[in-house]
Amino acid sequence: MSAQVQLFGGVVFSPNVPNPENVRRLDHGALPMIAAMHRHGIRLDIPYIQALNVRIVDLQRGYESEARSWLGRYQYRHAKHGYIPFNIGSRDHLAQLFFEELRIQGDGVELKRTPTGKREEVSAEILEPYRDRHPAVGPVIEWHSCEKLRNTYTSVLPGLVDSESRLHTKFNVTVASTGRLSSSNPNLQNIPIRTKLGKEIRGAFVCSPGRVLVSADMAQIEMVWAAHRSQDPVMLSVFRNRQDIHTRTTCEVFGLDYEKCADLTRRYEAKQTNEEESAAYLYFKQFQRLPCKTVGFGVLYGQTAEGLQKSLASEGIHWTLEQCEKFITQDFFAVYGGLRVMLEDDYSFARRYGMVVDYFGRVRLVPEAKSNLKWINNEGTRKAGNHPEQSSAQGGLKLSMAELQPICERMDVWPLLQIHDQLISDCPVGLAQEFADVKTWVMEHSVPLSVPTRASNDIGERWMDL
DNA sequence: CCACGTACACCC
DNA sequence: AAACGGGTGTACGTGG
Repeated sequence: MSAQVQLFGGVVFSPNVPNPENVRRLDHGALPMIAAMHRHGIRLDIPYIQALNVRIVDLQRGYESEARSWLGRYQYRHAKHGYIPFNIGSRDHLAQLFFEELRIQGDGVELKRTPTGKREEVSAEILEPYRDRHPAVGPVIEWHSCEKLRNTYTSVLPGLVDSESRLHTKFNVTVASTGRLSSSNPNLQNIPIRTKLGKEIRGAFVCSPGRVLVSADMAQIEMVWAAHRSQDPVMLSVFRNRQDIHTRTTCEVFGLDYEKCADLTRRYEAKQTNEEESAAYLYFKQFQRLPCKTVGFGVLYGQTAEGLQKSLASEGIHWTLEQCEKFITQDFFAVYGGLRVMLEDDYSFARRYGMVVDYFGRVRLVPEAKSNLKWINNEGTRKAGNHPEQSSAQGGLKLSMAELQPICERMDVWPLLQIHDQLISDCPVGLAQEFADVKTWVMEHSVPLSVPTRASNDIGERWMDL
């Protein structure tokens, strides 16, 4: 049995064993800040988001007329109602148009069916490779991407604000089985960031007059927890030396020198590399670091060779199933042998007991892991493999929230959002730097682990700038 | 008209 | 109860 651990507030407990008292204390400790987040709400710049909405509508008009200009008098053949007008928003219509009428897939190509097998899949991911096969494909993809941003964000959020233009999301504390918070009405944990246009939506979330937004987020927190729980020597060394874990993985796998790679990366990003060095860097980044990063990201989710192949394909790297299989089992886990042992231990614990436990003692039931049907069993072990890291990471942030709330009250800081590894607050301008430093310090020191946990902070007037 | 299942897309 | 863990919300299509 492992030794006892003392937490920030003087609480002592034994890690990794079921401990409902500890979980209750953790969950309840975060409630005052959650309540404050609900009360304050985040301010929305209404004219800004309305202008963005108009821009998106205009873009969509362009995409739709462009698409239709290539489709002649095409109409959808409905099983009951005969020919009806083509609806660019209907997946059924798109499937019939592209794969039955235009046959953009060519001959002898196996198309992927939806899970229920009703029709062919027409997601952006599926359609993407067919951009060159018909001029309507591109505009349709773009139209749908705009449709998502408009329907979910730019046209909806302005209608949900209070008299002071503030949005009060609801943080649900009993929904996620890992103990994470979830956010609804509206969900402010899924505001776009990945695409250029999507990220502009974050520009609509602003500080209050005379104040600024302060954000702090944990670096690679689930990997840090994996390092702590597994005691894998390479992982420990990565975080103790403040290295980038994906770059380190790459160096271990391909036999490169870490400092040279880190230096090359720094100089490339500062535009200080010559042509030859730039080419070397881009090769390193695309063909060596990217696969390592993808595996590193997927491994805690129980990613299979098929999953890796699909992820890499979306990045333009086409590997065979055998290559993916070998990369995970031999290359990656040759570096992180201790991580493999930890995951296998978690799997066998789940198979034996039908449950899994995080660092703080939060239990998740995974009865599927006791099944004799292989694919059901795999479902269970995947959940079991991910739970300790996700749940422990979440628990650590809840401790930070408990510690920070009294500080926020003393400094007149308004907590606004929690996004799993990140806290955003609204802070008086004069206190911003001091508060940002305190916030970061608390997040880094809430839980004593074998490796330092790193948090970084940002100060800005708009969420987009954080 | 409404409730629901489905497919899809956004986040960490 | 598929193939990558955890979430929320939307439009479409169908059936009561």
